[in-house]
Amino acid sequence: MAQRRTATIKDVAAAAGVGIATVSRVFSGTGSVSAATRERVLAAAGELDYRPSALGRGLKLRRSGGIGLIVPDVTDPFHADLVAGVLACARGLGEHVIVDAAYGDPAREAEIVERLVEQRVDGIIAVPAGARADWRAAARVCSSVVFADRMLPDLPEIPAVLADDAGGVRSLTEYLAGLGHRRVGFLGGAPGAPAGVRERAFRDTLAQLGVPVEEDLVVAARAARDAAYAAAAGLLQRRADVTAVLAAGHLLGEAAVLVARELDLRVPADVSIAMVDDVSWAELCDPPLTAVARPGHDIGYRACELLLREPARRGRGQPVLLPTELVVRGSCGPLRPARR
Amino acid sequence: MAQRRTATIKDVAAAAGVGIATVSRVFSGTGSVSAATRERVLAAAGELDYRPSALGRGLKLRRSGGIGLIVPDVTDPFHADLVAGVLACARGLGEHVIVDAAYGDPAREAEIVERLVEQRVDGIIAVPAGARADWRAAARVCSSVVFADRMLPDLPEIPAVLADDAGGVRSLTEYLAGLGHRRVGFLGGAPGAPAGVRERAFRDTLAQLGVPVEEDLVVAARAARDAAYAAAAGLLQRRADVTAVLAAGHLLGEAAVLVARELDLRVPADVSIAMVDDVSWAELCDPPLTAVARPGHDIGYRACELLLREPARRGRGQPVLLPTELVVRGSCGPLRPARR
DNA sequence: TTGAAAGCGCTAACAT
DNA sequence: ATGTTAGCGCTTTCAA
Repeated sequence: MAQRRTATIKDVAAAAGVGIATVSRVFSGTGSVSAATRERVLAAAGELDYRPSALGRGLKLRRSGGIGLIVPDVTDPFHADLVAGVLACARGLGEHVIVDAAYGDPAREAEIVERLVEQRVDGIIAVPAGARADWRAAARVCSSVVFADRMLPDLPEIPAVLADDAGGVRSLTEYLAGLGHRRVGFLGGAPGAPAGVRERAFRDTLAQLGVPVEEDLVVAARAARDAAYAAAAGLLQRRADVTAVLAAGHLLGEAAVLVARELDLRVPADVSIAMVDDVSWAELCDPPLTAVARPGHDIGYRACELLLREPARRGRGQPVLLPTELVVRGSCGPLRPARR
Repeated sequence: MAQRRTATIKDVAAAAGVGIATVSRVFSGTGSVSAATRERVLAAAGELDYRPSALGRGLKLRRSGGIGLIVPDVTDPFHADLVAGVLACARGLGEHVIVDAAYGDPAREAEIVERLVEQRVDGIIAVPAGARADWRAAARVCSSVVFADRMLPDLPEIPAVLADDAGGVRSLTEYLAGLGHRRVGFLGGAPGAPAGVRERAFRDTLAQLGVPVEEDLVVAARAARDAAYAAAAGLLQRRADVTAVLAAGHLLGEAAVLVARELDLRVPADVSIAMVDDVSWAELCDPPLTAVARPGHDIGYRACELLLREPARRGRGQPVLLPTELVVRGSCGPLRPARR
């Protein structure tokens, strides 16, 4: 069978002996068609392998029926969860999802947004890298934008769905302090990064608990394996007296575990380790790592809902905050005499 | 400033005092325009925040400038790598990527394909769940399809980019046998699943080495955590005399590690464990896990290249096979007296 | 170099 | 209930 040009609505109409509007009605579910004609149309369509063109429909309707999703890295387990959540919600609403990764590069992010706008997506969900100027422009040009996991403080008008990071870090800090730890190291995000909430929560909680925070114990690292490792190594070597470390992300937690092992520190006998992000390896570690689970899937799902179903609720009000959960495993123990 | 309707090519033409064809030429890079006119057009466009509509262009050109990507699960680290590879290649070629997850469900997969065809994607890359009938139909209706990571034996006409799984399992098996192991358990994929190559490679290699394979030692599990765990537990409990287990995937490896720990088996003193897929936690394990790395990113990249750049090379010939790499860590040791 | 005009496949009035 | 028609925003001959 020769590979004919793909059939159009016109072909189907001709084959079924009806007008193109009727075919349109059948496929878009709009208007009314008699059962008999519907049958004829469907038959003709089946015969011709007809698939309505989203391009034609989109042009007419001025929307593509798809949304854009920008994450820093699809390879990161947390963001992968988030993507899955968006896909789940979008599928339910009949929208497709154009995914791209910006790797924390604002320029790249801006470029992606540009492309999405050209595609006339119905909206954009983004874990923003953080160039407020670009996003301000994007928000003006694009139908709608929802931030997920992070928000830009300069852009409070853009709705956001976040994990309750402050709460998560607080519970982690309280847990560690409750175990008796006083010198706990904090491995945090790059200085000035939006992850600043985590560090602030750490400091605040400690202060509330009457534990003085030593500047020397809170260190920041770029969101990359090597940087995380360097930060952890720096902290643990510089301050052999820390009895616990709180890693504000799974990359940092990974680094802490690796460094502790390298330094022959027993966990939790010598150092307790806890982290934000309950990724799958936390349970495989030996000992399994205590962590705060952030609902990546839900964040994605909610963000998509907010974008597509509740345009009303968007805009005004505070960001949506989703709860985290402390998962206690074996990596933290009660305070013991300082090592060394 | 009132939120005006988004500007069209006509608006720009009017504002710049030229015909729409000229604006089109400027933005599509086709034809020739004098520098002066180009400037005027660009200025007008900038003024109006004009973004050419991919919908309009797509309709005219009969292609959307995007490709579809179907994976079983974006949350799986290997598939996430694959997605990243596709994104990297697609970005370079100026195409966007519509991603969706089928979760191993052929019906869902078929539905996704349907949607992608309606979107008039320029091609589809899929890690097929495996309903040959659907894919046969899809291949007829869609411009082009490339399989990644897996292929359907019944559809040799669809080009595929795969990891050299047989080679990977062979090197793993040889490594284990070289350590002296004779009773090595094999944790494999569901019976009849495309992952059958792995099991076959295991059997063949053992046979070549003159090691008899005991049917009792090769077990299969669905690709899910619970199934994997059950399979691993079954194997290790039933045959306390196995001295090594080869897990044919990271989910199975995870299960093996967990079960071994549960059973108080020391690794590698009591059992050696090795697996296919060098996911990030392999290094975090204690001891770190020996694994075969499969090039997920490259597979995605190559698949995309094949789809978009080399339509000529498609179709004829064998699937593209990408090499794997054995990463030896500490989870495998020489044979010791049987436990128990 | 530039403009006019004819669609690309579809939906939505508007007729009938 | 069904057909006719006018675009949606763009590219591309074809003339000028």
